[in-house]
Amino acid sequence: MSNPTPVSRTSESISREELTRLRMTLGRLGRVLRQQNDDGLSYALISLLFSIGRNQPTTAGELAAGEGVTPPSVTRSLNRLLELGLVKRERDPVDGRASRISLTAAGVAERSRLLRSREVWLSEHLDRLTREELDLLLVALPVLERLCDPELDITPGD
Amino acid sequence: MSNPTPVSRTSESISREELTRLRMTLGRLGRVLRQQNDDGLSYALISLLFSIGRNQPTTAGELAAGEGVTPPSVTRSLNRLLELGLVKRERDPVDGRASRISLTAAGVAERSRLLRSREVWLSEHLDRLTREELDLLLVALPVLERLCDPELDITPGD
DNA sequence: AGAATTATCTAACCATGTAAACTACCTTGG
DNA sequence: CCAAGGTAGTTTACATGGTTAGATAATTCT
Repeated sequence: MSNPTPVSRTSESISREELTRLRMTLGRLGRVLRQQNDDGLSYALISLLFSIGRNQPTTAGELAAGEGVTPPSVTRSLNRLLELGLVKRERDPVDGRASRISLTAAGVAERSRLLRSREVWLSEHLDRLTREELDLLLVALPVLERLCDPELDITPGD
Repeated sequence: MSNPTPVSRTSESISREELTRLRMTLGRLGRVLRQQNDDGLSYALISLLFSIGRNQPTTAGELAAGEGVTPPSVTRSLNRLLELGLVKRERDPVDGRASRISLTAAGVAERSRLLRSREVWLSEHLDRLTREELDLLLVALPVLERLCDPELDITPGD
């Protein structure tokens, strides 16, 4: 190796300082996003609701894998959504252990309502960026997605 | 098409779907980063340790503002770092209410150790990206930083 | 049938955010 | 100069949402 502070293979193009900034920024941004609370539902619940909406009917296990968390975590959140009448859980007719989870009508309504209000929040902050900055974000989006793709061995969850 | 689903001012260039993906991705990436635990210290403690290192000597209030959390949260984390002998707290000679917080020698050592090990973790995952993807990330980094800059009114913390 | 596996839930724990109330100190106006 | 009010920080009590370990029930395998 010929570089002054090589951190690893591809890191010829990324400095130690940039690495640190990346960590800190992504960590903090995540916290800000998870904590800003448009409405009644917390981030975890909203994320789960959307996940169900995208994959319904689905199972607790699939949701856990999709969210990148452990099943007990999903179970609890699911119970909350159940109590709120936003989702329904039915026994799988084929496999008696599993359950089929899907949105209720109220859940569908809540989903679109949230979609709108969440967008409002994010949009407001994206509004502070210039058009160029926004484009940079969009281009980087797939990379960010890849970075946190559970299929890429990142999560110890599975 | 010009813009089928405009969400707000600058959003001519960002679709509703991209907005959602951005939210979800940043939220999840944040969680992954905050939970991966190279070592003994949690994300919050590491972040605080670095913050102190950057600004020392500093005060609890400044740290809270900097971290974008409330003072009680800082107090507790600070106590942990105190117990671990990584930081020290001295009464401010001028203002008896405030305290001056700074790293101990052990704190400084821990800081550089962490810097290295954290980098290793992130680097490993960045290694899965191509050189081009990495460059996209780097270019987008300042934008992400701006997005979560507390000076930009995002945090309700102040 | 009996054993192993699988899907899920329960229970207990931990970390870390919050708001509200309290303490101690500083500052200032009568 | 001292009482009133503001400010820094802590304590307390609570909520959320992650974890692991262990229980339960249904399925699958031999």
